[in-house]
Amino acid sequence: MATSTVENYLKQILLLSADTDGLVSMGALAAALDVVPGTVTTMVKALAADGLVDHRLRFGVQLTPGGRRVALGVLRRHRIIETFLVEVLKMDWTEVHAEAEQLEHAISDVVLDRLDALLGHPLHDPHGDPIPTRQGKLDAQVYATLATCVVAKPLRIVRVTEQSGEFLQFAEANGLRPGTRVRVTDRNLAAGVLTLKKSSEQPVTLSLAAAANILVAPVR
Amino acid sequence: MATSTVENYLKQILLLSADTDGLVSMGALAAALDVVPGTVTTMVKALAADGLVDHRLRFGVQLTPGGRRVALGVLRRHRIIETFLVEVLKMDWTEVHAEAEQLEHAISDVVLDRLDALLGHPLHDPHGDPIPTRQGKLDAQVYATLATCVVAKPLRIVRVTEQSGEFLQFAEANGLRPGTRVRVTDRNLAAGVLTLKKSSEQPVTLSLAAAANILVAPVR
DNA sequence: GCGCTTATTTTGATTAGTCAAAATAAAACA
DNA sequence: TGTTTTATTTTGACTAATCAAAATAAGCGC
Repeated sequence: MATSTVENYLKQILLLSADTDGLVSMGALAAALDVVPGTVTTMVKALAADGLVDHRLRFGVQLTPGGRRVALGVLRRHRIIETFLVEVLKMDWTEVHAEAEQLEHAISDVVLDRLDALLGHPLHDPHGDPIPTRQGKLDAQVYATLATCVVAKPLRIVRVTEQSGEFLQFAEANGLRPGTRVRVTDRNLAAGVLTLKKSSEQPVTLSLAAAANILVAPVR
Repeated sequence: MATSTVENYLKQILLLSADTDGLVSMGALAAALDVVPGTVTTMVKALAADGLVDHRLRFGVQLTPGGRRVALGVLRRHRIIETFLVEVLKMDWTEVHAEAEQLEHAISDVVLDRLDALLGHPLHDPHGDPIPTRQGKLDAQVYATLATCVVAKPLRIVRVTEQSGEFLQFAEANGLRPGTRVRVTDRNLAAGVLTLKKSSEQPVTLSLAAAANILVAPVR
């Protein structure tokens, strides 16, 4: 059985490889896990010896099919737990990430399946992140972000990536949660800011960097 | 913050000191934690250095007020989680102990309080074990056991100590759960067995050793 | 009270995970 | 291309938790 440290490494490699589309650098992994790079090198070697990752010395790391299976399991646990905390225990969607981070390593498959059933087999967690299936399938649908979408068209927020408390509290304070309808009224690449409007409320201005964390879909 | 190993040592010292009424021996602790005695000695010294226990060299160990506070917190988490697993997730009371053993170290106070409220602030877990209050008060009521109670009088099972799956499954198979009404029809000290009857069902025979794990109260 | 049994403690090693700091390789610059 | 910057790896050390096996202390028997 993988230790929770191993689970965290694998989960983080999975999450980071979604961005970089391939190899994950030691530096990125070290930053994400909040350890020094030397620690990551050591650990990644051990993971490679266990057949969980593929280590290209000096270039980066990527999951093997086995490692990916473990990582998807952790992600599934994390996201189902977050959904439970919000839907059943009525916790705030901005604060459940840290809780799930702990519980994801302690919950058994039996309990997880019960939670999943209690929640009606949800497809997304409260941030809009897709929940891997028990079989390890992860919805890979690509969305536009508020930084890249078309201007003026009505949109629906489908997902808020970036789990930091500060960012989520900012999003919540401005009503930018999954499901919200918005419209980008103005976008200025040079200034790096954009303005958007929720139906009949005052406009919100945010940086492109922040906007890139908010995924949107055209309103059907 | 105490590691989960430390939490387990303290919890186990608390549970064992209920039996021995005072000092807990290294051997008993080693057996309960499934480690060799030398490990316990080493660990207990560290706990003593942290002010969590009082170590009488060569005699035994007992909790300090600080250690007791930590241990009661763990016990509270454990028992609320067990109650949740049975009451909300509808799991079997015979299988929740091992689950709670993991989750008790991962759950935060915020989540625990939500669970407690959801469950209506229960006073006992599914085995009848009392749940410590948030303030660290533990109901210390003493009950008779099936091995020590009066014969023939109608009784109610209030608690099943002993958390092993085998024992609990035996109890469940014979309908001996908290709340069940029973009457000891015959007890033979020499043979070490006793017979009891649930209202209008066939009699059950069990050893005195087994019977000592089932606590009863007179029917009001 | 002397030896035997049993519990406890000590000692020396091991594993997982980590850091600090030195060494090395790759990339970027000029 | 040669030098500097940056990322990665290596090395040596440390902490928490554990075990095996040797040393020691208590308690018990007679």
